[in-house]
Amino acid sequence: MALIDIVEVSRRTGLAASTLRYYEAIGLIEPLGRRGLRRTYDPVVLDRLSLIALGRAAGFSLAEIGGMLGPDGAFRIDRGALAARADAIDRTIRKLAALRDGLRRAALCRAPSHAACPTFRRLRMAALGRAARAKR
Amino acid sequence: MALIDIVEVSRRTGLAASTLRYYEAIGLIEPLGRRGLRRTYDPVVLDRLSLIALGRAAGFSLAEIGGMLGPDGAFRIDRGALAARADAIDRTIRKLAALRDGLRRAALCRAPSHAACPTFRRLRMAALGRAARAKR
DNA sequence: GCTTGACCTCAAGTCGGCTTGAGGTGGCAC
DNA sequence: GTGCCACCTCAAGCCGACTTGAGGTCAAGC
Repeated sequence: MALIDIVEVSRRTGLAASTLRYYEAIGLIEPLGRRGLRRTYDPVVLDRLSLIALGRAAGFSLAEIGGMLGPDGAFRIDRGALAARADAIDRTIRKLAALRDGLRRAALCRAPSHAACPTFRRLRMAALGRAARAKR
Repeated sequence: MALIDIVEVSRRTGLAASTLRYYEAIGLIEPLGRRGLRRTYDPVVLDRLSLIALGRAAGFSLAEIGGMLGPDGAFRIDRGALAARADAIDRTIRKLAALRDGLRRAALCRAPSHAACPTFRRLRMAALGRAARAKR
């Protein structure tokens, strides 16, 4: 299949060329060669980059993503890890949902100020509690 | 009411003393005075800190939170802003939920590799699409 | 009254994920 | 064959939210 250059990869993925070079520097992707100075890639890199984008969206760091990508270009993702990450996202969602509901109630609350609103007070205390637990 | 010192504030909020000093440096809180070198605070600072923690949990930056805290120690939060933030959180939740469901399906998928799994493929493409749109 | 040790100040460092800037070079159009 | 421009390299900078380190100081205990 025809090689594509870095400009084309950038265009098709929406990632800046500097980002692609950065990903290369940290070992996430690799060009096949050069045309002049210009990096050229196997189009398969687009799959790899889509996987990286997915990982980022799921909250993995680039280092973690690196650990999931085989050096050969193949993906090797533990299905268990996927499920675990889905569960982690689910926990995040539940926290955010509670927060959203609290904010909505606080927005409707008739207490004279947010300081006096009981719902808001509970929310605040819960937030501090999380901060305190996070410390340990 | 009895003043409390920075150690006590740290203990009750779970925030490191260095964090409290940092918050002071950026104008979020202010000690009432000193006992020796040691900062002392009106216990009202605990309310203020709980509000800051809540703001952080809701995804506000410290700068944004600073804009919501009256210089006098009173909160002044626009109910509209609360509702808007609740909506933003809701949008985040929906994106995460889609991601979670996709990851779960991918974890169960029987395709020989993730590269071949259609669900996984759709997920990846969606992630790249978001990246591309984020660029503009 | 002197040690101790917890707080203090101020500057600098950290982390993740990139971007930016200065100065270099190769292919392509003319 | 030569100019130009877009890519290149490498180092440094940036952002947010803190933490860390070196060196200073004060209250309290012995």
